[in-house]
Amino acid sequence: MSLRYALLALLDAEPMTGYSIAKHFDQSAAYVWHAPHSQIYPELRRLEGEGLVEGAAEARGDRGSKTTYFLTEAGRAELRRWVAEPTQFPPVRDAAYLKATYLEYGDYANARSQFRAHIRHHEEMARRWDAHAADLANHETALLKLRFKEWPEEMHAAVVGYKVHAYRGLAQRARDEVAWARGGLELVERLEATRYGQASPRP
Amino acid sequence: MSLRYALLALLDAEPMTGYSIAKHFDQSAAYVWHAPHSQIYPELRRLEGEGLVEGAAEARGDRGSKTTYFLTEAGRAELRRWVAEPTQFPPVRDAAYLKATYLEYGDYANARSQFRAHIRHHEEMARRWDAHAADLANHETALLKLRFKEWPEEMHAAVVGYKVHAYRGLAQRARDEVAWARGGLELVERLEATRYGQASPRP
DNA sequence: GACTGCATGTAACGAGTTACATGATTGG
DNA sequence: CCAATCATGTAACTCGTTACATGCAGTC
Repeated sequence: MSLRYALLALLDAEPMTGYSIAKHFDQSAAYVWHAPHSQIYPELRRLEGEGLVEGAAEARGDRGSKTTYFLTEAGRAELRRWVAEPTQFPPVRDAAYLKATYLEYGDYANARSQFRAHIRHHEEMARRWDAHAADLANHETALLKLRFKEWPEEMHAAVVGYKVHAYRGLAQRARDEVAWARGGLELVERLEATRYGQASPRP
Repeated sequence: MSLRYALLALLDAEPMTGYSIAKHFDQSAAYVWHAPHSQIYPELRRLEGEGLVEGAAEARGDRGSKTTYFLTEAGRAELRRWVAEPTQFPPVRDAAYLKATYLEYGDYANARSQFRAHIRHHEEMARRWDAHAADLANHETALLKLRFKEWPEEMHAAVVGYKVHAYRGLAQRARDEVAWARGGLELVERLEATRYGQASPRP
């Protein structure tokens, strides 16, 4: 149910086509939410049906067309309602930790390679989130500049502050994942050092 | 696609009915994966169809029945295959961070209450995971004792070690979330201190 | 003329949520 | 006998993934 709010919040910065929204979501660093275009186009039409956004269609060639969506006053109100609403915390469902719990079903080499993949992935994530947080802090992102125009000056510190805090948090979270996986590598080391034999298969 | 492996791994410790699997998943601390019974029963039947588990049906009254499922050799092989397979990292989709990014749409009181709810939730999570990690480390969980019977003694350190590492990691992750939300409260404090006026609404 | 990027869609499927529904067993 | 717990299911729905599909615009 968060996709719609991600869309509304994006469109409040700048009216956009479904295509460019999809691009923002794809270059994952720039956004806390991911969605493929096959989800975005229908949702935009739904939002339009509810009067939360409005689409301005423009012809493109003979049959083609592109629609730039912008937020309506009702859409802005819906955004405020959502921000004020308590957030639901989804139940935990983490494939990497689930597997980490059962690494005894593989050998030490596999455990190592799982933790190394974890490190690689989250180092890359941390790099991206950090870069984005820095861009925001330096007021270097195009979207942020557009947002500033929509807000009175005394609110600019909050507009950027909340975003920087969120993206730094994501970067930190990724670094914590890296630290955890490094701990996993050390664990494998210890287990292997005290071995009676190589990770024996089940009897 | 991870639900099936959570089921297989549970059943390797102890043959169970769908009902007791659901209970394990519900008392979320004890498990890294959550699923309602409406998902579990059909999946067990699917797994049985694929020969990965086998169900022993037992009569319960005239019409009732209960089925205890246990892992087959093929199921154990599938579990090993999954553990050896590279893990996919899902794209980021975090409702709490999405909202944290847009707290300027609400007032400072709301921002505080959002961060406080975040703290409450993750403190509770940390408490549960820590408790479970401690129980595992002390070999005090019933399931772990059953698992030990299935593994040669030189593997026991690994069986418990991986699990403790995973649950401690989850506890640490929850504490990191708490720290992030506390940082959020400080941010609100700073923003409010430098205010020209209360969080002004949009022009 | 071919390739890349812009732009939009559908359809099938799998995963997860919520609600509804039924009945058995155990213990007070 | 009543409540709690054990036990199993279905149905409708939403959300998300993957693949297929089409066409325009600019440029090398």
